[in-house]
Amino acid sequence: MTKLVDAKTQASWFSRVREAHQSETAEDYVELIADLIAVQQEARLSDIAQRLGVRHASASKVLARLAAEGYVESLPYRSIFLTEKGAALAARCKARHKIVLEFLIRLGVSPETAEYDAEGIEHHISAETLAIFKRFRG
Amino acid sequence: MTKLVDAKTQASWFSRVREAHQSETAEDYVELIADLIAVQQEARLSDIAQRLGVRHASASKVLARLAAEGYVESLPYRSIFLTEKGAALAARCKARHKIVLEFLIRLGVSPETAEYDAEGIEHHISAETLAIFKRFRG
DNA sequence: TATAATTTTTAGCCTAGGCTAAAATTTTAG
DNA sequence: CTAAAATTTTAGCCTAGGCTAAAAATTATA
Ligand SMILES: [Mn+2]
Ligand SMILES: [Mn+2]
Ligand SMILES: [Mn+2]
Ligand SMILES: [Mn+2]
Repeated sequence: MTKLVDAKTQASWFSRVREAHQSETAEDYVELIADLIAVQQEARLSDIAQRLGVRHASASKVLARLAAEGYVESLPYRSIFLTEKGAALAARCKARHKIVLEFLIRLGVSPETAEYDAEGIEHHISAETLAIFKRFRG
Repeated sequence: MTKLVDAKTQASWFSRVREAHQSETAEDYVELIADLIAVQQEARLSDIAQRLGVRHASASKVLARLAAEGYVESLPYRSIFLTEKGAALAARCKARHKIVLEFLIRLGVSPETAEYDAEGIEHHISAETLAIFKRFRG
């Protein structure tokens, strides 16, 4: 290492990562809720929590925030629904997740490992990189 | 979507992402400190904070944690040094960061975008995927 | 239908990492 | 050498998202 990049430029990289982390929970929740509704006809808190690997009290608190922010709706003690806003986000995230996962597999990563990596990577992929991932063939 | 993966399996993906996020701050700090020492002979709190895009008070608090965890050392009001443990982590992270960045550029991502994406992606790349990134040619 | 089991909510606690404001210390200039 | 400027530390506040424990509501069973 002989020279450092401009400080503001470098700061903008880290800032973008922090922004991505702020959206990440909402993204993972709505994507999961959409899948649960698609397959099981409903998204119950207990299933959401179990699949996220957190306690139901934690999931309940996050869902309260997502409801306040207009991503989900529910009646007390009933299952969770996506708003239009939530469904749109879920669709985008699901498409992005699939592109990242399939890219890794085409690259030669084992499907098991690809699942682990994709779950984190998906939130840090720019539109430019995503387009390249999408096009990529072996 | 017609079927969901096993719940425990899916939960393990999310758990791994949460684990990665717990190490992320330490990784970015030690890598940056190593670079500052390499280029400017010392890592000052004000430079660290500026390059991370956070206030110096925030960086100071994080550095106190990293010192408690044995990654860095410093005397009050003096510059920051890496312990052996911190330097080893920095070296690993720097190598990984470079592999991810250069992979993205070889893939065809513009260097500017690649910098943004690499800063987040690097923390979510398994050893298996990293090895594949390293080997990849155009 | 009453009771037991399950599910969801709520309360309260914790840590990480943002922030501002102000105090303490070091460094620079006059 | 002293006063001003810059840097670092500290205090106190905030939000997100983990946790446990317990209360409340729903659902299943006897
Ligand atoms: Mn994810
Ligand atoms: Mn990073
Ligand atoms: Mn890095
Ligand atoms: Mn991340």
